Amino acid sequence: MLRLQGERRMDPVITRFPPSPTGYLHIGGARTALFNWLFARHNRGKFILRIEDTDVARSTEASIKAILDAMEWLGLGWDEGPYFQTQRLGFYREYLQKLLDAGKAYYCDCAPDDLEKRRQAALAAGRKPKYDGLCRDKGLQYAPGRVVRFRCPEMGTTVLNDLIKGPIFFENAELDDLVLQRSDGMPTYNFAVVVDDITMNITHVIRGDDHVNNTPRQILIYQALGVPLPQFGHVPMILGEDRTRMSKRHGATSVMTYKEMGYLPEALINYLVRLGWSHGDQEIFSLDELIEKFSLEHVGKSAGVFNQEKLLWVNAHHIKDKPPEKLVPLVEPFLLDLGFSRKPPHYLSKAIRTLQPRVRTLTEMAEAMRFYMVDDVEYDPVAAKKFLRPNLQEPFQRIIASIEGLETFDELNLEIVFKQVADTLGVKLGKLAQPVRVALTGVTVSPGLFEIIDVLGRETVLKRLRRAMAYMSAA
RNA sequence: GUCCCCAUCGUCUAGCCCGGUCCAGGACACCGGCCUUUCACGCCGGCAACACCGGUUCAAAUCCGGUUGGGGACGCCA
Repeated sequence: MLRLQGERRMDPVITRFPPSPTGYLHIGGARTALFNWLFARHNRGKFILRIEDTDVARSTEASIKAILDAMEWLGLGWDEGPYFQTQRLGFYREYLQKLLDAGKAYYCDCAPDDLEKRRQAALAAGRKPKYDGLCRDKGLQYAPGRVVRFRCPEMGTTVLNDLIKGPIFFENAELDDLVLQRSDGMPTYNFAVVVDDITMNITHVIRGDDHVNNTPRQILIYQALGVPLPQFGHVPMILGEDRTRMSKRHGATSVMTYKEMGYLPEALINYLVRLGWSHGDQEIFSLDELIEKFSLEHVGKSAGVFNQEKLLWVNAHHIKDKPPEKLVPLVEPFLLDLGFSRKPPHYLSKAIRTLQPRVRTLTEMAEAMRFYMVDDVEYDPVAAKKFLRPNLQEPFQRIIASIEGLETFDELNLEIVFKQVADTLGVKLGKLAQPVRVALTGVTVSPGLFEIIDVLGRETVLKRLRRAMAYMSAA
């Protein structure tokens, strides 16, 4: 066995991500997928996508699509698949027969509610609620409605040499005769995973911590089948603020919700990978860097709390890093959502550049772009009252005249013009800047004045300044 | 109840395997300051942790044992 494991290590790495299509792709699943993907990419191996749809009642087409969409958005491409377990029933039947023939599995006709009663009774008596082995030696043959159970060794110890957690020991006596095939002929999770991982030549099973207790059962099945084990690595779970398993009550858990909230996939990935994995003190990683640096050795053992604030910071960072022209198609949908009409990409790109250091999400970006998008800005009442005062008509007139006469309309010359006007008037630039800002944006907070003017263009700027003057005289 | 896992600032973490260089480093958040036409960004500074008890050792965040706390699993779900 040791020798076989040694040989296996030399094989090309093959990992897989096996979601069950019973809902959207959530944050925890995404991180598991990411770790598997990174591990495969880092080792120049293969990453397989497998849909575990043996729970026919709960699996849906919509979920499959939602999961695939999310994987695609994250950029986690797969090399094989998606495979569907419901299309691989032949494999499970074949392996099940091997177990049956070897006497390592048996038919059982215990009724579900009967089983439940016995479980409750065991629990009440302070015992472990495991299958009591009633049908174990009945020698039952196939009959419709009967399940097949695994004959679990009653003695001995099973060792899981976890890549992340180290060796973990389980007493076989703690385990029970789990169901391998349901009464409807479908394989159960624990059996299907093993058969799939064997037949797909999976070398590394990287999955959530919550599967640790399933692993000894699976190892026992591998052993009963006489095949070598893959390597197992159990990554710690992601917890909510209250340190319990993350769920909807902790806020958004669906990957696609983060897309809708204006997060960049590279930011979500960056955040998720750092939640449980580290590379010294580094916080920001590009995808290529992650592929190069990722390793299971630096995955921590303890569960981590999902922190929105930090995600926001990581997202802000990636927004700043991205070339504005690449951001254009990404913010456009958000702009449209707000009801703004389309603008040329070149214009959008310049506008975006001024806001990159000031926003944390694409949603914030779109909202902050309002004054770049509308024809006439709406004045914030408080801002207008404070800054658009009648005594500013004269300065505004001067600014308008200077801008009209400007030969080269750019940031540098604009700054010179404003400083000149301020000097002549004997006031500080700030005295002029805020009113102009309100005139141009309607609010008191915005990117630098000269960048705004540069983006907006002479026509629009003059129009807005004149409109502000009209407002002042009316006040 | 039983089994399994985990335990460094509020949060994510470095350090732990190979004890001394750690009166514990980085990041988020928070609080000051600088920069400045506003707001951000950026920069500088501050607050803040080795869960507890015992053992081993000249020396323990690091090794060992226990306690406590937290999480997970006990399905004809995955």
